[in-house]
Amino acid sequence: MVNTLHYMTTPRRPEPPGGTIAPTPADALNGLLMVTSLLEADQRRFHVEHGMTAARVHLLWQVGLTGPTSQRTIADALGVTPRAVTGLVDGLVESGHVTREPHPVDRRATLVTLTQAGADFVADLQESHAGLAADLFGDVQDERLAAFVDLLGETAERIHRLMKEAR
Amino acid sequence: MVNTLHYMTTPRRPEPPGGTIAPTPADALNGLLMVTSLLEADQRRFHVEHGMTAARVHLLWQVGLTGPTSQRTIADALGVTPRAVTGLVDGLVESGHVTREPHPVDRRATLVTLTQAGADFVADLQESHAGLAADLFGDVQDERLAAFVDLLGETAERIHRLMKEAR
DNA sequence: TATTGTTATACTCTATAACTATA
DNA sequence: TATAGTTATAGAGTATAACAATA
Repeated sequence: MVNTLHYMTTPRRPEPPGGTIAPTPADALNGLLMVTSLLEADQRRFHVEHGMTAARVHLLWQVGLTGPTSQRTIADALGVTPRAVTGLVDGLVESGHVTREPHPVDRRATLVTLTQAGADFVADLQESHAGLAADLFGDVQDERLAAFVDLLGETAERIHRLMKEAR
Repeated sequence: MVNTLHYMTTPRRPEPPGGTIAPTPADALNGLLMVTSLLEADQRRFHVEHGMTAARVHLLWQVGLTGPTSQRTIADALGVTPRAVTGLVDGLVESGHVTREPHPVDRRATLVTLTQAGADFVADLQESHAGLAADLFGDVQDERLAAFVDLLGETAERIHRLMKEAR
């Protein structure tokens, strides 16, 4: 059975007096969870600063990727119920980040559409995402970075496989 | 300014016909976010299966680490208000995972204490955490794993520094 | 005075179920 | 019949503010 908890980070063992010790699998998972936890904390700070919530930013990001989108499609993309999308869109309409436009051919549907403010916000988001990547990994040697990305990719595949087996 | 969003994972660029291309900093951040996202999905599934919520499991994990603990201390450890802890403990008392015991010297305080069921749950948690680490990284070569852990550690330090500078 | 934990109140996100308007 | 989006209702987590008991 697969499972993890991001706060399950346990302290790194101390370095022994004479040199380093080989890291264990637990050290790797803990390192991953530690970085994750820090990224999450930073993300929360960003949301508070911008008077936003994670769910609303997620929706804006999605609509930024796909363009004007029906609420049903957004619900599927975000993995929540259509009812939840109604609430998120209500909030974002009120804050001026999106509008509800009529669907050109299906009169049941509405197309959630970014306003200029919404588009500006998404652009800021994309820019700072790129900036963070550069800050964190911009001066890491090509070979080290390649090895890192490779192992991350393998890890993602393993998690995928474990989750499939558990199902 | 630092910020990230876990769903901000963008698709990996396709491999060129003749060999591989060097990964960019964005690839590294996206890989990290992809793994994080998968770990989170797995975590949600675990919680649902066990009729638990993330916040309550976090509290149990914390009390498992520190032993019987006052709600005030738990609030600080979890980064929430004392009021929020009252609600979490209420739920965990009802589900039989913890009890509220009187503090031996401070009659204002209560000590949140694991029941046998609570202790069993935490033990399961620790076990599956170790199992996941083994599943994901158990057969990765020592040198690869060491390089991975090193870069994760450096990344954590960088995020720390960036967050400090932003404050 | 300060601290611990509570009640009171409110907001966000989420879910299920029933309903309306369309397809 | 099926689908898009809504209203109705409910539960979890979080927060601030006011309050009681205790330090």
